[in-house]
Amino acid sequence: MIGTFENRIFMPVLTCLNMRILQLHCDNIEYTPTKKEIKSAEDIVDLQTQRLEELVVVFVAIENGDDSSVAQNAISQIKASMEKIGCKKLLLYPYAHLSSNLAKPSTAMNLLKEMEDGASELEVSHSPFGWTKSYKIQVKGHPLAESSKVVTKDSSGLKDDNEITSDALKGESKIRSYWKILSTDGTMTNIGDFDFSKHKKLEVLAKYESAKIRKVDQPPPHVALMKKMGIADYEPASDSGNMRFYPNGRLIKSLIERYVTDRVKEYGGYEVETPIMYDSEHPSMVSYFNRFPARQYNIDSEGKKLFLRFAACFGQFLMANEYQLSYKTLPYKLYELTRYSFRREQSGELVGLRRLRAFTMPDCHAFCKDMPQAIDEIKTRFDLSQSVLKELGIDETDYDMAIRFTEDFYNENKSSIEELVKKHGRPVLVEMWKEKFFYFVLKWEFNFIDGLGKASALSTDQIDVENGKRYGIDFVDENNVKQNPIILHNSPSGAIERIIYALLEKAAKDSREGRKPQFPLWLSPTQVRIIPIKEEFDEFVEILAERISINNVRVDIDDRNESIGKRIREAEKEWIRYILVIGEKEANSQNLNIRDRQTGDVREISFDDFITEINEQTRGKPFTGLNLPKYLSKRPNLMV
RNA sequence: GCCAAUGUAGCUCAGCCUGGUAGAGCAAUUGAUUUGUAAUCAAUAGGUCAUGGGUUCAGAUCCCGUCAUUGGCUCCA
Repeated sequence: MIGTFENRIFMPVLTCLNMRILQLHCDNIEYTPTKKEIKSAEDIVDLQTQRLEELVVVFVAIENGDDSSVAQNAISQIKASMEKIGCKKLLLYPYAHLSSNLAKPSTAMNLLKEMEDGASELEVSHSPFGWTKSYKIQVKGHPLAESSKVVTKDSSGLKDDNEITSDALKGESKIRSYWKILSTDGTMTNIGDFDFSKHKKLEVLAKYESAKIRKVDQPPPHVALMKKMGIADYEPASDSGNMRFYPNGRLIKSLIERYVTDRVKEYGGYEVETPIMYDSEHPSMVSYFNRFPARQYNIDSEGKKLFLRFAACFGQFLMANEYQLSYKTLPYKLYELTRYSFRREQSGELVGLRRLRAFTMPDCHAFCKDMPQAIDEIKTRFDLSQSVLKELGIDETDYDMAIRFTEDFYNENKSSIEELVKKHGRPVLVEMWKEKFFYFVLKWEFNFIDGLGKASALSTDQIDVENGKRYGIDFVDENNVKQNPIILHNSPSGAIERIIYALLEKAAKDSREGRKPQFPLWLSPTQVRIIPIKEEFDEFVEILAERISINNVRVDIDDRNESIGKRIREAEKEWIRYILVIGEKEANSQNLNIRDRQTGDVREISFDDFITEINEQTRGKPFTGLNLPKYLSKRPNLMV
């Protein structure tokens, strides 16, 4: 799986055997018992409406398995938080709907009584047990007014629901890692001793990762650009972090997707497609969750608790399970471009295209027979990733490399690790773990550093030594013995949205530094814009556009009734590389006068030379036609 | 998720402090103009001032809640 530093455990709500409480600090509450819900309901005399003011209301669901210690635990935690908010009146409100695994009514009533007794120093009461009640409640507005909790037998007891973490994760903060810089000659230097003067971006990355130093006070420029260029935007009717892509954005994204997929297939990955949702209670998922947490979207459907995938791993592992693998067929590589993978990232983390809740991720797993084969393979994939980024328009100076491994793995594979660093050609940031904590023994990634000093990972690969076994994937080795493969998890480009983010941030930087921002030509929504000077050239222009477009070039025509100056200005604002102004002179000539945005000059060139010049720049890249009307007069403006 | 800032026409923003007729530029529409390499001219239309409450004779403006975006924290592909 890619992205192991997601630190939230999945905790199926229905399987918790703990008291669940919802605590509200209220101005007032009014409730009226209406009718008995169960036979064993509490006997009460007073059926009048009760009204209480300035109090804490605690809705309680007592679950199967709760006992006296849980009740004591709960009440002492409630008392502690009431002291914090300075409130002395408490109403315990039995509320079965917080749980679907309720305790027997008799047990519940006893525990409720026990809680009430445990708070005798407060003004405490409870609403009748087992009755249907109507109620009206006014909750206060301060931040501590509302909290929901799960109380366990454990003495540490009470935690906010979303703070529950697995043992594995609790341990994560105790991981001992050493941050170093590994140079191309194999020397390891402490970060404090390293001379960063020639490696500014690496310094940013090192500080970002190890010391958490960041300084930014403005929105990332790509957010305005993605709207202005008609690429992508927020979709208010969806959840945060789920973007809409306009025609220009879809065209760019689709071309990048196709390019990455082509490259992975060329490398030997076989493209598959797997479901986007899985049953969290399916046996193959249960143990996985306890080890590989990510916050995810959950869906309840016909009694199943489904979740949206946060990576392509499960699908490919389950599929690999169906193969009869032999050492002779390894390494075997499965690949999927997930549209989408979902991670319910914390809302405060989401910015433009940099970090999303729904994203498109190329994910290629290689199943290898042993460590030497895995190491061999990871080198090939390293080259692939470097080359893919370069061809996408992100060159080596735009990113820096981080590599993480266990101390044991380093000692046994020093030369291979150094070889990766040499391929990168510059010093890299190292995180070395004293012991294996995650499912992998090595992970490297390329981090794009944007103009504001923000680092985000693009390409990555990992050597996974656990999931083969966990998923029961096996192959037969040379000695006819079943073994579990070592699995590599590679994304050669990282998330596609993040590539677009990187390209836009690069463009913004160019613009800031006085250069003209530009997409790589093969990704430009319009590659050539034709501007006829007068209507009388319309027919000539139509034919010219056709001649250009059959050579796999995206060409459009600005036939609007606007001045030449204005139309050129707008083409420039769309970052269109080539502009052809067509008038008398051109209509009577074999040559074209092209305005080249890269130089800003107008030059005369023959038709064939022009096509050749374009095709040379787009060679080896996928092509698709215009994704907007050919005539600008037919094109509504997108004002975002 | 926590802390903070922001939310006014399709877009960018002014007005808010000090409550009393909703404002500009760009875009759109219509008309004129037929243009030679980064903005032709004129007219018209366009707004429950994010949203829900509160205070007030009166709320875009003051107060509170909610939602969204952005920054920081935490986190990371």
